[in-house]
Amino acid sequence: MSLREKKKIETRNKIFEVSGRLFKEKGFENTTVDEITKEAGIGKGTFFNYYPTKEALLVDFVKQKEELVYDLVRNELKKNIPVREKIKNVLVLVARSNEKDKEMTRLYVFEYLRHYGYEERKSHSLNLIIHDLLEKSAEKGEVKKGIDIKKAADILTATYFHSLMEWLWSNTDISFSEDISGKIDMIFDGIGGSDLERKK
Amino acid sequence: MSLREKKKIETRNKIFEVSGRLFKEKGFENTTVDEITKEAGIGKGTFFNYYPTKEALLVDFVKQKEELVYDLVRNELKKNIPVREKIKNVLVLVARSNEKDKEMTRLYVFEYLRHYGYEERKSHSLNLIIHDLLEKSAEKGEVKKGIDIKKAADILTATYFHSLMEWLWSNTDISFSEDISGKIDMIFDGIGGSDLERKK
DNA sequence: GGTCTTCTATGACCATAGTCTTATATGACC
DNA sequence: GGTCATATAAGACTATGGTCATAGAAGACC
Repeated sequence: MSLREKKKIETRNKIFEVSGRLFKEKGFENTTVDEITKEAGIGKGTFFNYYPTKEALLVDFVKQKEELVYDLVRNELKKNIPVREKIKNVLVLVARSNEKDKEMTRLYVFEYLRHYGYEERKSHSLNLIIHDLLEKSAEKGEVKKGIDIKKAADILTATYFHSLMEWLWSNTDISFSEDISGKIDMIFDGIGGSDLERKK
Repeated sequence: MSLREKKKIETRNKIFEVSGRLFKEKGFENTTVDEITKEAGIGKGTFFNYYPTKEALLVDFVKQKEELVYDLVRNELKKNIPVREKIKNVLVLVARSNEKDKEMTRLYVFEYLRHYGYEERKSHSLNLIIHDLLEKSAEKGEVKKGIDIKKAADILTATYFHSLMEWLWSNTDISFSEDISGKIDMIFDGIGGSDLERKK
């Protein structure tokens, strides 16, 4: 590795480390780019050579966090259990990981939404995972025949995010992971009454 | 009405009118508060006497739009048809209204999320409407007995918003109102296979 | 080890949202 | 209709994210 490359990595790490500390200490909004660069011992312009905006830092923080969770998720995916349970477990895992750092999650969800779609509209990775699980289990009859898998995956993903947001902005300490679990069951079983009930 | 009150209303209207025109002409981001105040013939400070932030303007625009839709919605609510249809129709109505002005909807959704929960966490009015509909129809057997109505309403609302966002940030011109319609059916019927199917 | 090219760092500079102090217009009261 | 209190207007000023032209460091080539 060339000296140039080494220095680049060093600078990037320094920015990442310093800003992480400052965000924890005083929050994202209350930390200025000036402070970060002063503390990191670099010029202000240098910061923007590494991150196009202050918000772009959040993406890195989340990537770091995601790596940890996805190890657990991959592990869960290997298990031989019904899809419904598997989806539940995966979402609960991710939920738990988010529960660990409410502010960072809030910032990121927000940032994610802001840039949602400016890039090449890859779906959220959770949606992909769920889509995949549903597809594989469709053959086993765990999912209704002839159903539109994409729509089903969307409903599950939507419910996950909605619960996440409900939790993120609530002050009460309701458990996000428990909430999502119950909702998944409802989605599988349906909320409509049977014809039998309706005729009563 | 005193002269003071009259002038206040006049100023507010002027700001509203001018900014609406400028946003349409050049987009929200590309319009500065300076421009708005220059064009409206008021001082910059005055603007902030009426709206705490530039974004606060969006709330007023959406209120205006909502008033139009809610007339239609109220009308729909009176009809004597199955809940499933009613919910579908209401969501499609709101969806259609959003389809009319994609940029404004996008800006507002974003702004709504930013301040989500800073206020007194009243649920989104759509959620309330759906919750209400489900509750009333629970007795008729149109909804499964003993189901958690709040969770059910959440799933429907979540799905609505997810479809909305999917549409908002997509470039393709898929119809948002059609998409949501199909998803509502799935939520009522459930996506899980029957025990019978599973045993095959 | 000198020279030339290219990549990186730098901070003065710019744009713009939002604040704050001061001036002015309005209305209440005599 | 004069005087005082108060609501509102105003715009100079501040804070901060982001740009850009220039200087300097690293590497390539002889």
